Amino acid sequence: MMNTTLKLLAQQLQLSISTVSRALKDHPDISTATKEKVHALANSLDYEPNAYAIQLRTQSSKIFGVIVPAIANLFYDSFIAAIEEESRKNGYALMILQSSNNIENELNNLKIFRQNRVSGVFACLSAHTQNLEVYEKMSDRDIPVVFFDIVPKDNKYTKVRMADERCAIIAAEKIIERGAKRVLAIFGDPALSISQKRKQAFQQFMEKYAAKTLCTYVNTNSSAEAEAAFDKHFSKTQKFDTVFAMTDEILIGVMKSIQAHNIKVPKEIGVISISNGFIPSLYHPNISYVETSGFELGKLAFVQMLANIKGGKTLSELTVDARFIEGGSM
Amino acid sequence: MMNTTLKLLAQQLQLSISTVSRALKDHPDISTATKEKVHALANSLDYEPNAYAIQLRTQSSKIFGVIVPAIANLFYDSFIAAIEEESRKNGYALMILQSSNNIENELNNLKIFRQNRVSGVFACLSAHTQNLEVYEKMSDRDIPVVFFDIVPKDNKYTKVRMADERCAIIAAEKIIERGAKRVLAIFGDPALSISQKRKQAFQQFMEKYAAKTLCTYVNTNSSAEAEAAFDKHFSKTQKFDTVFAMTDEILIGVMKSIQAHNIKVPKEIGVISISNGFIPSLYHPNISYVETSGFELGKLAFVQMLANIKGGKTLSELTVDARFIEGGSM
DNA sequence: TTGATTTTTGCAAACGTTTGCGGTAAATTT
DNA sequence: AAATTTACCGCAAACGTTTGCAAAAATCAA
Repeated sequence: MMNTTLKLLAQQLQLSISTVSRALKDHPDISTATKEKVHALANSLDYEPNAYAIQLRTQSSKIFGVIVPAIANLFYDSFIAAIEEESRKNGYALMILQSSNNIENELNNLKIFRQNRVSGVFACLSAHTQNLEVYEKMSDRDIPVVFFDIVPKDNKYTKVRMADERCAIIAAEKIIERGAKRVLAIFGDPALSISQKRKQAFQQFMEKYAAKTLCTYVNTNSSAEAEAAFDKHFSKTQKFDTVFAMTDEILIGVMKSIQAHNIKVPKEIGVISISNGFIPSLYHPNISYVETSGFELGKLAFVQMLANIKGGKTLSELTVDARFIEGGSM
Repeated sequence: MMNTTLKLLAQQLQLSISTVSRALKDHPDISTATKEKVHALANSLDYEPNAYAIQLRTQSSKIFGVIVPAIANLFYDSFIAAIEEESRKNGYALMILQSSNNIENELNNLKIFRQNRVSGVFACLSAHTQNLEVYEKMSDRDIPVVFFDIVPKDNKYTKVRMADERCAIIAAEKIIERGAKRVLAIFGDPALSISQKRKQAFQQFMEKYAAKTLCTYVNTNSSAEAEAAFDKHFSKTQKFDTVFAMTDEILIGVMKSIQAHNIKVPKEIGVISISNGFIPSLYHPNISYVETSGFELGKLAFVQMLANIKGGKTLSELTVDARFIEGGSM
């Protein structure tokens, strides 16, 4: 079946296309009588404006692009859920592409966004992106970019991220409060700035305020590695009384080992992690964690985007603050 | 900065727009010499074809719409990841909208898809959608719809889903193999056809092949309810030796209770669930489960969509088969 | 009635492509 | 050298909107 167009409506009503167009959007120039006629026919013929024609004519697309390393990820999908919600409220739709942490994909995705003349893009850099030229290309085309989570260092970009250092410090505080003597702290991929930041902040804080506490630092790249690391260190004579997991992935590995050895939490060992809360809620007792909410980050990113679109440039780095959520594992 | 257009290229090269257009797409009518010139300038000026103009002219959009109840969901996000991957390979992009199990949202999303003249829609019905008129409207506009997971009953639609009955039966088989005497089987929202199907298949199979086995059936609507249900039934004098969880959500509740009571799996109780595998892998021992892969379902949905677009109609219900994955919980 | 307003409508260009068709010049054939 | 073919290229319409401007119709004031 043919899509009904303004032209069709105009013909059937013996009106001009412009009159129909204006009538449909309540333009004051049009008399109420014709407005009603037009609306009536439009409804009965299921008229739907052609978004492409509008976008072509108005040169603006009401679509945001989103690049994430992976959709199937607890953190990113809550981020996406947040901006989807906000976007819909504001009349925007989302185009979501995953980079799979692959630079080539990232480039391709951006190309698609450019060709679709998106109104803006939310981008999480893939793990090892160095060359930001392609993002410059977006700015050249007046397409604002809001970076989130994994963001470039340069200050000329608009970025939102978790307060990584704060997260680590809050965790360290709680560990000190607990009176921990021996701590195993497990961090993620050492090449990632997020790992570096969290580790540095954590270590510095511990050294400053709890110098006598023995801390062992480990970097791992997966749940399995984290599990193995915990296993290995736990089997030694020197038992830990507290373990810190920088991410959900790591926490998962740690908890598997804890379950396997039937270690009692928090009696035999205290557990604390950084998370959005889902994984910690799976265990009994719930794991205490420092909250990093993808959802809130999404909300923040969205207001940044809107500001960017409406009021020109807003170059700054905003962070969403962290807070401690008491489970029962400390 | 202005976007460079065919017109601009044409002016600078003293050629007609049509020649430039053809040169850019290797049309045989154009000489190699001009082709090279055109390509060169296009590159240096970062020419990107305007997708809207193309779509307006060609009346086809290279975009698929996706409706899921929630993006932040282990099953749906793996489904999305799958069709995203396939889409990109085939030159399509995805527009993803969530219904939040809200019928009004669902309608709105479909409207957005219609206005954007998407090439097709992947739709998961929101929990209580009854009226499918609006999907008819899509067909009227020659927009194919592939339903997935939660699908309409009517056979005139194209649908892909998990083999729900098979899943339940496989689980039942394994439970019988284990020699279970008393089983607690927990299912989801009784209003959902997926719950009905699984429960019915399970119950029927058990009654037929293991009539002496005592089965208790429960329906719950959340992890917390599942936890409470398990708690309640477990505290009775008659202890279960096996528990079956229809979904991840339910499994999570069950496992919290199991951890809380420090019940030994699989010695004191056997656990089996239906899942895509992520949640079962969080526990020690890994929970044995019947696999329902959102990823595979996505792949299947995509081939259905492509078939629909290329070769006209393909009205049928395809299911992705289930298989048992051995953890250590049985 | 006439002219001046006000209200209501239509014309036509523009957004950036694609594509059928027709045209010119060069190359080939007679 | 004339006739025919081939190789290139441009014209112009079309896709469905929006919108500045002009025009027509209706209303008003005198």
